[in-house]
Amino acid sequence: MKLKEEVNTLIKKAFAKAGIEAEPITVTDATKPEFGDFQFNGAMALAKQLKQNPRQIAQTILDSLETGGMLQKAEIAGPGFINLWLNPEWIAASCQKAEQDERLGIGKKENPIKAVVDYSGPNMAKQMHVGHLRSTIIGDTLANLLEFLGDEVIRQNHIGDWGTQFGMLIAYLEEMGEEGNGSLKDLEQFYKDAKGRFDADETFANKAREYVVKIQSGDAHCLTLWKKFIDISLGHCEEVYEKLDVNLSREDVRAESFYNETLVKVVEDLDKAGMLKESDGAQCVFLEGDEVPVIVRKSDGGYLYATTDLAALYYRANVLGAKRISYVVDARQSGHFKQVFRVAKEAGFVPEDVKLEHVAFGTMMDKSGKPFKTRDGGTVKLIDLLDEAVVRAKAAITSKENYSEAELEKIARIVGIGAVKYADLAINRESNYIFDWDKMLSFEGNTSLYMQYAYARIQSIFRKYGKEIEGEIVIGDELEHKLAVMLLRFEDVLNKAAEDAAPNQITTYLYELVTLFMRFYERNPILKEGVDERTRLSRLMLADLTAKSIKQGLAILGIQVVDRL
RNA sequence: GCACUCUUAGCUUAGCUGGAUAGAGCAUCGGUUUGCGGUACCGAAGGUCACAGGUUCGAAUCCUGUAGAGUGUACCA
Repeated sequence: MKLKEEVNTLIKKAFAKAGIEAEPITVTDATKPEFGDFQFNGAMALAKQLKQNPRQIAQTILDSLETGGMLQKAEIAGPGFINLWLNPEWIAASCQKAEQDERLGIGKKENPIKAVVDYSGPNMAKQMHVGHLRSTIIGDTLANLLEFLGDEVIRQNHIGDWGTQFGMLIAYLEEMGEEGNGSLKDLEQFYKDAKGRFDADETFANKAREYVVKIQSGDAHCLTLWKKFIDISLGHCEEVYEKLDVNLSREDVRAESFYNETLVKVVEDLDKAGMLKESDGAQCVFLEGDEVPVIVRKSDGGYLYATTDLAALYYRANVLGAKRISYVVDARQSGHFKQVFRVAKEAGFVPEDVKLEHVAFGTMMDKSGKPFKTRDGGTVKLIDLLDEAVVRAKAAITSKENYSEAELEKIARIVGIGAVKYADLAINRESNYIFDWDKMLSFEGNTSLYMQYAYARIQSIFRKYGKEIEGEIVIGDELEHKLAVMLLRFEDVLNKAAEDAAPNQITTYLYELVTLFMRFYERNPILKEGVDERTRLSRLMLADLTAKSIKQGLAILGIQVVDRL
């Protein structure tokens, strides 16, 4: 339910009825419990415009306000705040509906759009490392979220499969023969070995250079080697995606090489648009106000990533028909994207109404605030990190339940991977992220385990109850009121999170929701003796809607839940 | 040099379409239970929202400047 919008509609109607002409000012969540559920602060802003005192304006609005069964009361406070209380019966009925609905009462967009989300983008010449983690899970969350809200999401994994290093790599692959398959398991090592050969052996180096040219000119033998290399390397990535529980498949891969043939046209079109200028032998676009140009063709005739990105933008906007194109890439590339987006718009590669956004995120740091590295200063392989998460999760869930080794492994996997994802998604993506095992595997605070624990605890109530939950929700006290309103806010939160591409808004919401539930549950017993059946069922249903909301929220974050832990 | 980003409690942070006393968690101190999963809940203490101006009835939030940190800065991606 779009709760805020519904409340807003009431205010808008009141404006119309009172004959106030002003741009709509929206209600906000009440800042304090004693101020009700929502507050409208617009009267103060209107005071100057209407040349009236704000309390009087508030009174006028109030006089015209029709509650529509939704509001219980509205009061003026302070200099002209209007505090709004939702009607408990209306809340109860709305929650009832949500509880019985598969989508928890959350609607699908009326005007869905095609949205491209570009994320993960590993380099085929290297192993996936922690640097790819944030892009992969933030991007996946955004894609899940938009999809859930009804947009047609096109996931794009823009893998790096082109460049001079591949000449060296396939030359080495060829030299290794059948053995190559095995050694490709450790790409990092493979790369090092190939580089070693390249530096030590002139003949090999020449062959490597020759192979670069041959791939580019479409030599069959070299292309076969190259394809084999990409295939194996991509397989490693898929192993990571599988472990990470991320929705990226081979169909989502649209590699750099995919745009090769269109690069010439990009440059031609820029030339036609009169945007091209030669500088030191390179073809450049000089944007007004920018010191450094966007180079689209090197002096040696080669193309750059800006060219590929322009080709990709063209493809996504015109062939795929996307109206929103989101790049989930490290914040350090913000300058690059700002330029490329500008060029694409000015050259008409992308229509004006297409939203281009760089969903930037900060660097992953270790506990001491330095960039995340292994003890000897190397990059941490993502697959190792994920395996460690599962091992650590196992140690954290010393459960009273008697699990078989297989069950424990399964739960540890969900919990461990979930913890890694949640901790990352829970902070504002633009700030640097401090990676801390102890914090992420703690049961306290805004953590994945606190959510998992709450969910499992609710499931335990249901197991104990053992019957169908069919009753009527009745709002019994202040806490139930707060919990129910929080449950109804879910759609608002998801929409805002989608608009801002901000997963942490979802985690913040879930945390508030669970905290409220815990307080509610602490004070309002469900299965204890002395609770009448009617109240019991109402509370069970609130618990059920809470659990479903947790599950749905986590699902959007790409995290599964477990019934016991 | 120039550009962009950041600076909120000891630590990690939320809040940024301007609103009423800036929210949390960790750590610290104290409390709750014959406990529906206590890996929970309640409370205390802890803040010149980097600093200085400005706009406004009202600023953590918008603007300008200063300081500190980070990042980017012509043929890598």
